Amino acid sequence: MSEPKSPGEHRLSARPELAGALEPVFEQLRARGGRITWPRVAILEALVEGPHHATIERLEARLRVTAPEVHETTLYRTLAALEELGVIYHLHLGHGPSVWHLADTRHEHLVCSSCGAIVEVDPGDFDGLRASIAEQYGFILDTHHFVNQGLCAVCATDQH
Amino acid sequence: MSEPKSPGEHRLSARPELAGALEPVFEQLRARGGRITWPRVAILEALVEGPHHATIERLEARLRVTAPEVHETTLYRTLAALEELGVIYHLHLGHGPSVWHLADTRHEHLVCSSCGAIVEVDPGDFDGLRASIAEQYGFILDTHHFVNQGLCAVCATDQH
DNA sequence: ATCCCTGCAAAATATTTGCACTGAT
DNA sequence: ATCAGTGCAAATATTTTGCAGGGAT
Repeated sequence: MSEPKSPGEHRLSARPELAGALEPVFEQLRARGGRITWPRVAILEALVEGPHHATIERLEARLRVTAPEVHETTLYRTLAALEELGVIYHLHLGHGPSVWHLADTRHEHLVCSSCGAIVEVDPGDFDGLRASIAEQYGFILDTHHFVNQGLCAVCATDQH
Repeated sequence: MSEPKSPGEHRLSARPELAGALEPVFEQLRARGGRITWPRVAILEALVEGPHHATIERLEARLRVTAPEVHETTLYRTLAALEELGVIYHLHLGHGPSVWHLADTRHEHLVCSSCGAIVEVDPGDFDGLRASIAEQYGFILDTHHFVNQGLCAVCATDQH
């Protein structure tokens, strides 16, 4: 092995432009006693590039290209560890597999049950509902984990 | 076998008081060309007795008692077939396994992410949100499939 | 009599765990 | 030097599928 692969040196070499987006994550990770390893860098890269809402499957496919040496098990364990640390989170878009996000890009989701389209909406839209539910039931909605299914504008029009 | 087990004769023998709730389902099933079999009767019985929101696991446990001869495979296939026919439906309460309902008992759900409590709420509470989302995004929310996570009144108080 | 539904076995998927080694700090 | 993180193998859990027989209509 002529090439040392210390993350400290090679970090983000595949996508230097992502360094900006990930640096805060690394800092937070380090601050909490986490270690910056090559697999973690590769996984976080896979998470921030391309469309977010990355499924495990999508991340695996991406890693097969960018870092085939990263084992599937590591992906599961790393996602769980990073979520535990609060730097990423996952949610379920109704049925189907869960999707993963960087924790700094939370938003509300609408999922089209017909075509699968994901519409991101203004969190403020939910304020009224949140207040009403809190008042009537004492239930504090966590709208970040909301998954709202229905028909997107296109599919609604097609079916009317 | 001295005991014939034709569903037509022995239907609901275990829980005759459930006949009323299930008769419309059987009619609908028959009307669509479906057949009333003993496993289906047992599965529907398991579905309507006890708390609804039945998970596959719960149904299996119940069937192990009431109809141990019903194979797990049959449970999956039957649930899928009955959903196809529109007499039952399932939804996902956030993470965890999906739950199954009779189609005639739809309601909105709030799921406590801390203790797992399920709060059923007035569908009218969502009217404002539904209108707002439709207006702004052209997205038709299907509030039956809504899964709303958060903290129930008890857990919210404990954590405050 | 037809063919939908079922049981059984086996396969396919998805996720988790034990263990010893490696490498980030 | 420590111990968190990893690879690998195997175990678990969950759901699906092929096929032949049985029963509801």
